[in-house]
Amino acid sequence: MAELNSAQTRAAEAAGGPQLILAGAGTGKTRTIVHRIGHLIAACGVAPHRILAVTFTNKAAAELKARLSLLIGDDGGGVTSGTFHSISLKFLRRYADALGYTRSFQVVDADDQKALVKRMLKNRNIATDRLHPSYMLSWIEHCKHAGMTPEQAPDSEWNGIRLHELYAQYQQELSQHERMDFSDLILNAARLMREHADVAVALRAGFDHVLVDEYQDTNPIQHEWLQLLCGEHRNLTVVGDDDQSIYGWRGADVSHILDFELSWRGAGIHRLEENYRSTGAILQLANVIICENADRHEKALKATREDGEKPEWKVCNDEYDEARQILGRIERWRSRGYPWCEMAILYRSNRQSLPLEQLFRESGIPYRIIGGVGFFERMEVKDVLAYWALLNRCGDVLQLLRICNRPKRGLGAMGQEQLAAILAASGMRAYEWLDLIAGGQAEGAAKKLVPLARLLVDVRQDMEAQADRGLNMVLEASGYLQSLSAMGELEAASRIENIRTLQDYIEISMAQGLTPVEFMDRASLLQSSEEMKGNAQDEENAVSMMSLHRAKGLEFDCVVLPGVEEGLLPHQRALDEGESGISEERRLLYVGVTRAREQLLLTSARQRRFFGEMHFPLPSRFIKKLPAEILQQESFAPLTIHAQPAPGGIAPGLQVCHPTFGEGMVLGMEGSGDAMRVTVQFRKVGIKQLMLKYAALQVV
DNA sequence: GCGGACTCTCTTTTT
DNA sequence: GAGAGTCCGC
Repeated sequence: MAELNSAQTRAAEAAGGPQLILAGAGTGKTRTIVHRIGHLIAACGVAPHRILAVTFTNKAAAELKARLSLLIGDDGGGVTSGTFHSISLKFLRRYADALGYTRSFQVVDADDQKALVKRMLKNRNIATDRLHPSYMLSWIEHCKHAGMTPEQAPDSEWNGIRLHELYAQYQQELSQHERMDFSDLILNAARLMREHADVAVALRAGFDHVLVDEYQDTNPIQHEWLQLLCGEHRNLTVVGDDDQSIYGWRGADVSHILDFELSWRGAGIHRLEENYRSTGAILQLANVIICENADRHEKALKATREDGEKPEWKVCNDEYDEARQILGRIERWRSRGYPWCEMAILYRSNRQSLPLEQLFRESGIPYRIIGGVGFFERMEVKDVLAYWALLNRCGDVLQLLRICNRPKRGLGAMGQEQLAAILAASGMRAYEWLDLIAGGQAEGAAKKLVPLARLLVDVRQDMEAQADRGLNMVLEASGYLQSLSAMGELEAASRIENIRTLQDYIEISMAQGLTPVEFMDRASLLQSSEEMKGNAQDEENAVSMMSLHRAKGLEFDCVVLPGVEEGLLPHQRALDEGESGISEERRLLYVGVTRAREQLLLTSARQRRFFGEMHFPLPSRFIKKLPAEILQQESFAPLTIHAQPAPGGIAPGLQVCHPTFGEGMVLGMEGSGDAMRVTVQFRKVGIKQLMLKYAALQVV
């Protein structure tokens, strides 16, 4: 305990019962959890496997175990750790039949989920402008986050469509295919305990102590999940920071952490406020930004480090200029001795990585992008997983339908429909059905799959013990790899590389003794190839680029936050939501700022392309009014217009004259054509937004 | 059933 | 500006 300060020690050594640890950014949160677990094992004699640690990502779970092993040796590895989703899946693999599911169900990913809803709405002739699939899906998700099954969902109508009926239909379609979506995992695990007393008893008996990290991002069903699991022994420790709650859109409810004492009477409360991470100047900026939020525990992080250099804000011309400026700054940091891997660029939306990627590639600076299109969402990865699952006799109908015409086997839309009907009528599992038709008895569309079915059976016989090697034969002999090369050399090469990566991962997992079903579980819960690598210590020596959401829990010496503009941070979608949306965006910026240890650069652009259209954003409200002592602003460089100025030669930065409002300066522009709006700071009447078409502005 | 050309839509964040 | 969806001729 020598390495802990007194507040951390009190939290780590607190007795059983509910404990709330309010841990600000950089206050040694993980260290405190690790020590608390170590204390439970070493001092209180709790068996490691009777401790459950719930983390936010799989990677965090792995890291926790690694640090625990460092602290207390091999025992640390015995602690059960995982995300709400992965732990729920483990519960369901044992008891899903209590809810009417087969235990061999699979998990659908976001793409398939969306496709399912789309198909459902199309079959019912509901046009997307009457009910948008994404609205339908978010309504369903909302119900699930709130813990409501279709029967418990409110009677809701939207344009005369009964949403709760569609929810019920959606669940039925999923269970027909023996599938659950991500939210089902948690809801159904909670239902196991909610509705089945015997299962609840069995699950509760598994753990004596439960610890939850990033508690500010739990949603109501996760809250219930915890209550059901820990309600008896009440040995629940939660750690979090209300100022870092950034998953409201996923149902997270900050009130769980704000009102913890109400749900868990007699809870011990511990505050960690000494920040060991960032320089004083960076913390000052963070504190100034976050104190504007109303709905929070009043507190301020205390710096333990020297003041350091002032954070800086740089206004750029457009996203390419922004990327250039960032590149320049990063090279400067490098020349001052910071390694590439200690630098990160954290953006609001993944799309912002594009210009950065281009410039970094040209300049040869090593970089890695974390997130974006998830590894397991790539077409070729999903295809190969489907082949692999069928080869290993666990693939389902959806997976067979996925690859039935890849490569082309002459099965178009009609053929696939026929196939789906044949499969449903057979009442067999997809792989069993394939075994059956391998003998040659097949009618209609099914005939076209006989060669594939034969191939799978043959390879299985040849390869018996090493199905991971057999996969390669299947991909070769089926013509799948060949079909990829038709896509052009470059694209095929990157897809084949992804397939190799996946094959390596399959091999590793098999070597660890996982069954095919266990492997599919693992794959469906991971989303990046980053996580597949596990916690390999050799973090590549490259500049990291990722979304602000992904950056939660990480830290770097040098951080760049690009796109600090109205419409991007705060995001337009959040602006439409009003105050609560804006608070969350402010927390997002706070998370970004507090990732930095020593150097921090914020940038914004005067003009930025959004899906092919030029926009002229204003600087973010979060930093616009900050004094130079807190955020040093580089003086405005003369504006270079890369795009066509608007009709009449209007562009941001120019002096203009209006017939009634008088003289002023153009601050920003948005929209295009007749809908283009201009924001002007008038000398006498202040800021006005005008429709360019009608405003009769003249450049002075 | 397939491929090419065309149109339309959609852009937040993730387990 | 990309990706998905649609239409049409073969």
